[in-house]
Amino acid sequence: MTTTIDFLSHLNPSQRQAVEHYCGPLLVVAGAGSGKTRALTYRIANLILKHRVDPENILAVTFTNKAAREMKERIQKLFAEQLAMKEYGQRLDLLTEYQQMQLRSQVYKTTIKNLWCGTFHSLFSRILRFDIEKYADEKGRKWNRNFSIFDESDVQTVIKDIVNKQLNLDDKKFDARSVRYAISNAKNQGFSPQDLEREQPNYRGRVISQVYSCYQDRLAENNALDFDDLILIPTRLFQQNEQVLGYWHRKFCHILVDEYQDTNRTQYDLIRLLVTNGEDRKSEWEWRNRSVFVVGDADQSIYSFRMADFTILLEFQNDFGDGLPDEDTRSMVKLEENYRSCENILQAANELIENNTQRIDKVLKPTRGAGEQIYCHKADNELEEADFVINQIQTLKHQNPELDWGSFAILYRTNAQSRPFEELLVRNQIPYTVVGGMKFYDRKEIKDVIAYLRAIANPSDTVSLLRVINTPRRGIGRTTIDALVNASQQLGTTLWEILSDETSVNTLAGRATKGVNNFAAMINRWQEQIATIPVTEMLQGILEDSGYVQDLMNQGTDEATDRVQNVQELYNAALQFQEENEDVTLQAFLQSTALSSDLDNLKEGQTAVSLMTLHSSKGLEFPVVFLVGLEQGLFPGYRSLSDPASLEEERRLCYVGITRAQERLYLSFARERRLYGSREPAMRSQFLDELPEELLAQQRKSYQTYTKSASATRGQQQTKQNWHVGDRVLHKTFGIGEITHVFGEGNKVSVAIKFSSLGQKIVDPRVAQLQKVD
DNA sequence: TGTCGAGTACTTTTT
DNA sequence: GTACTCGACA
Repeated sequence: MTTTIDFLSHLNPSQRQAVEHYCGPLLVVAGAGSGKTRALTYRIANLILKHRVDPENILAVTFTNKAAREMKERIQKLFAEQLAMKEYGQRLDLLTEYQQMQLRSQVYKTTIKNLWCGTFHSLFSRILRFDIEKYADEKGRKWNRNFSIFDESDVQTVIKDIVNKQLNLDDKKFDARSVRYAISNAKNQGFSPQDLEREQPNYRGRVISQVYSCYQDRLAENNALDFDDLILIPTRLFQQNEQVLGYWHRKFCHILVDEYQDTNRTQYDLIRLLVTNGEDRKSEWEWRNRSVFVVGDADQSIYSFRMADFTILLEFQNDFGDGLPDEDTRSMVKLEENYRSCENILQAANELIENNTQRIDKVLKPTRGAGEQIYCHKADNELEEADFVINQIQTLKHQNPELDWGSFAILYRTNAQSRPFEELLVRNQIPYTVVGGMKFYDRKEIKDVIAYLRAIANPSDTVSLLRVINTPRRGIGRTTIDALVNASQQLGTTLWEILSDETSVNTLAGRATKGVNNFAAMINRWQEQIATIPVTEMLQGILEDSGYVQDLMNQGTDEATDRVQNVQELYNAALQFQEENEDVTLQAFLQSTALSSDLDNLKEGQTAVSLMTLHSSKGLEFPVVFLVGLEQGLFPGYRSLSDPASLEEERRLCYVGITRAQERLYLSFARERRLYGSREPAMRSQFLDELPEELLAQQRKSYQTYTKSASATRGQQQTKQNWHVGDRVLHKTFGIGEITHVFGEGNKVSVAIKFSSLGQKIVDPRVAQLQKVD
């Protein structure tokens, strides 16, 4: 047996310390591009190879499925390489394709398959499928292992219904969005409805707590959980049941958490429970054969809107570590050497983030050359901005044959910004992919088909049943549905219990009786086969049986054809799922669809320009990055301008964007942008001014001067500042506007300014403290 | 029961 | 400017 673990030799001392860490706590502060994923994967490999840790005893938590998949792939490759040396005395890539495949599949079976590596949501949803039946909440609500996972739109539907119909609240004051947000926040802090009421005893707090409680009732009735429950319920279960906690605590000896700065309170509680077995006294913790290893970078914390709390990372040293100062500590290591970006880019990133107050001091140290200057482009409007970017891409690609389309990324603050870029990419026939926006699983037809499967897997899932009971049309209308739902509510049973009882249907359904009974019989037929036939077969069967695809084909429109193709795509996804997974039950498939995101489809080495939000770009890297829309109010966003904490988060977001670039970085902003159909003037982002000037190659472009109206020409005067029609000015209280008229002259001058939101106002420039802006 | 039109809200970011 | 929702009408 080869015991030389040669893969350790490529590491720098800090990386090596991280990778060789065996037991006890360790915080790895990993700057962007410092080999974080490498540290994680190598450490796992080292645990297994050198310390003989059973993969089953390792829990590795990531924030995206993509990160999890990548990690598993890299570990698999490492092991295959080891095995190649051992069995053939040769490098893996020198073996035949068949031998390589053999080794990989062997590694998969013995190691990768047994690793618990995934997102918080997928791992704990898996744990819940073991243990949720042992849980009851404070009101005695219970769930079973076939639970559905409600997505955001399911949740919205339920909450709307509670607000409008059940509690008859004023939906202006309690709109579903903000109520949903409040409930989610509560859950992410570990609050029950009662806790929430105690925390916010005012009217609004009390009402929201009431909605929250009704919402939990609905979830329980549907045997469903939302995203937040997948974290909160395991936490509660671990708190209330020592045996359950003890089991998982003993199992997961080595816990690794990636992107630790993005954990929220509940996720932290969960990790802490598993590490400490619920024991609060630090002296009682047993580190002999266990560890907690977290990797993160407070400067890349960009999810506080989702209740992520990077102070959790800052507190790791006191929570788990030795709490010693940086020079002496054994429980923290910093990875500061950056292997990704050229020096200019790193310097820009470092200087920008220096403007933040809340952080661990850390600089990215360059290991590559200075590289190209950063280029900043000032565009007339969003169309010209797109024009510049696409032009630049074509030029660069032409001049640098080593670049392919996949080398370019266009990053923006909001999804809505993608459109002008897409239009130009299409017009120039450049291949591209947009990450985010409309997710595959959010499409109507996909949600319909998934709803069939959910109703079969979990008959209590009334939301799904109602979605498909008349899709395609079976002549089951509003009246019938209302009668059935009403009856189930009166009896305190699920809708399915009514539907599946012919006698009840016969009395309630009137003209639609036959349709309802056929529908119920069909669902029932598939339920009976749930354990015996594979997911693909069930999917195929239900698509035919329900007439769903036939209905689409009958419509014959382009849109319908598109939808049929998407349904086919879902079938392919199921097929792939079956090939790649151990657990191929319908429940497992539904879980994977509920927790998958668009980002997961972004394939490595794909030759298309990538368009995505800055949030989606975290963890990725590209030779050439365009960071667009750098305007006050857009990036940093409007809401953060008045709030220092969220302004710092925007700055971190900018930092993330900059550090995605390997060789070239382009920044751009527009002086005017179209938003909701109207043109809005814009001002360059403050972040641009925080970057070192000497690194920026700024383009100076002359713009056509506005044609001056008669009144403007007349109004030239010799005061300190001259005002012209067309000037864009910043008003202390009204913000940015454009001068439309200049009245009078000399000391009696006054100007009319058009503000985008406030309309036109006439002000005295000497009083109003106007400032010209670019 | 289904279709069509007017009216409204929307743009933060995602598992 | 668009996409979605809701109500009136056939």
